[in-house]
Amino acid sequence: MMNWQNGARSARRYSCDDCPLRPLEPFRPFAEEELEFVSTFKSGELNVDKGATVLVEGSHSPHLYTVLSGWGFRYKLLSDGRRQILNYVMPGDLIGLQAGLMEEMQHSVEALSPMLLCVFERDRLGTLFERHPGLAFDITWLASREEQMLDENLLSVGRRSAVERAAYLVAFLQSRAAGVGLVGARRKEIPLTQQHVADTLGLSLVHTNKTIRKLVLRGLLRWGGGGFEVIDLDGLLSLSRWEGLPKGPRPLV
Amino acid sequence: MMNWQNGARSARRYSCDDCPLRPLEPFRPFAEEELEFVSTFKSGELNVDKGATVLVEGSHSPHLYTVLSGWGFRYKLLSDGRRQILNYVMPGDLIGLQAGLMEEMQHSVEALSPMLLCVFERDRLGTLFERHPGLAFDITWLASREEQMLDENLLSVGRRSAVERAAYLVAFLQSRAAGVGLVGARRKEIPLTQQHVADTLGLSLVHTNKTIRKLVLRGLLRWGGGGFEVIDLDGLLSLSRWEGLPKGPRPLV
DNA sequence: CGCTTACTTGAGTCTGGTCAAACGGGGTGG
DNA sequence: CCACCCCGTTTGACCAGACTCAAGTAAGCG
Repeated sequence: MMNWQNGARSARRYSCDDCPLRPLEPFRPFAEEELEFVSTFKSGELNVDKGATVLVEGSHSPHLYTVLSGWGFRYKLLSDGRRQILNYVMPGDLIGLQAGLMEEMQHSVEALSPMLLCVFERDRLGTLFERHPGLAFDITWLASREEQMLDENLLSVGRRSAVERAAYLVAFLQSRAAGVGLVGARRKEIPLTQQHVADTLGLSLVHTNKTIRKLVLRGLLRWGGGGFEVIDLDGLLSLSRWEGLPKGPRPLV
Repeated sequence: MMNWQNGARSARRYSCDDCPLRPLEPFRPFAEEELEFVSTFKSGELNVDKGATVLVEGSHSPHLYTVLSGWGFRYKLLSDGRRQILNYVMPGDLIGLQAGLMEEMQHSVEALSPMLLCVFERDRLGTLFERHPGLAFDITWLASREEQMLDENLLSVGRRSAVERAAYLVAFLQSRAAGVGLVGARRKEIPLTQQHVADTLGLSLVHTNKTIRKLVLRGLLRWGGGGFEVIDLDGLLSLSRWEGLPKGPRPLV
């Protein structure tokens, strides 16, 4: 059913100096010294295939990762197989922090596309906190941002109607993806199946299909080509009563 | 409708040396030096009445708090008034970290009982990170724990049935409260209204009532006296298919 | 060309929502 | 002391949004 750990540790292609993410608009600049430490903190790169499981619930991975490219999602399963997608991961996101701090992961992460991950050793996290308070602050900041996104997701699943929820999700993914260049002039589609949407919104597959269909009929988005494309972001925002993503620069570790 | 900021800054009653929480079983012991810093980090205590709003969405509070006693909850509102309760706060929890790190709070916090809060200045958070990496690590740890709880809540609201959800919530609150002595031999009730439960589970008030009633009939809990009392925790756990809270010591800041 | 995977659509059912009314205890003012 | 009121809880009747089952279509691939 599910592909297992399916990644190849590769020779590093990017030094942190010319990290492809760093120049992107949403990220805060880095102090020279910090950049130097991050270079040593990084222990390699990992390529994972589409569909591969990056981290597994219950495991205690020795690594943390920063996403360099590609898409993925975090999820939890109930013992009978029901799945809830908790959030999506995109370039610049830190994954596996739980495993770095506590005993074990309480969720899994799977790739939605081929992904390139920057690998860090969990053992060095202590050193990072001791020697680079600025980076430690950034990590905490990222954890707090993840919490904000979860709060909004929970509001959505708990209190928005099916159409509102779908509109929110689509607007949310579009906003995040645009910020890190995953969608833009070239590629406009966001690569999801309706099953993913259903498992994110807490709806059945069939009802999700009918709901998405309504949004398509209203001209708010297009579905096809292995994903969707947003047409009217403002329409989706107002339909979902969502304020949009907080703006302002964010850290990258 | 809603009580506004309604707290009195009081003379401090507790020095950190004899913080009433520290000796409790679930908390990690503190290094001497750290204790000393926390003492200076603390700038006072705040009493809030039951029903008072501790932090408001959209504000940029100059303070963070650690809960010393009492109950509260974090929530978000949709523009038309629908409310989603995100999580509950209990002694030992850090609140307002978002305001400490980013521009503004994205959720509100309200007291479910009189609460006593330990007040910290957000401006000193930078110093804390620079001078006390151990404490910085603890704060990150707490943020990560909050994320774990949110993940489980999201799984619950998204994928569990009404009865499973209610069972999960009740078991969750009982487990957390027992850990910090909020329920025990003396006081057994957890002070909530069914409206709170409904807004946590993403259900209507009426259906929540009928659902709770089922749990009561099965002999899993009692309702009354302004809250509920858990009777059969194991029954609730297995009904909800929940693994229970991760165990092990946790930090206190 | 035959599989498989993903998306669609329709029919019938059921969980959970809405509306409405009533109950019960605690507090308050007459 | 009692009548009244308010809040939180309880119940019933009815409705609707979402689920399940089932079947069919379309696109991609070996």
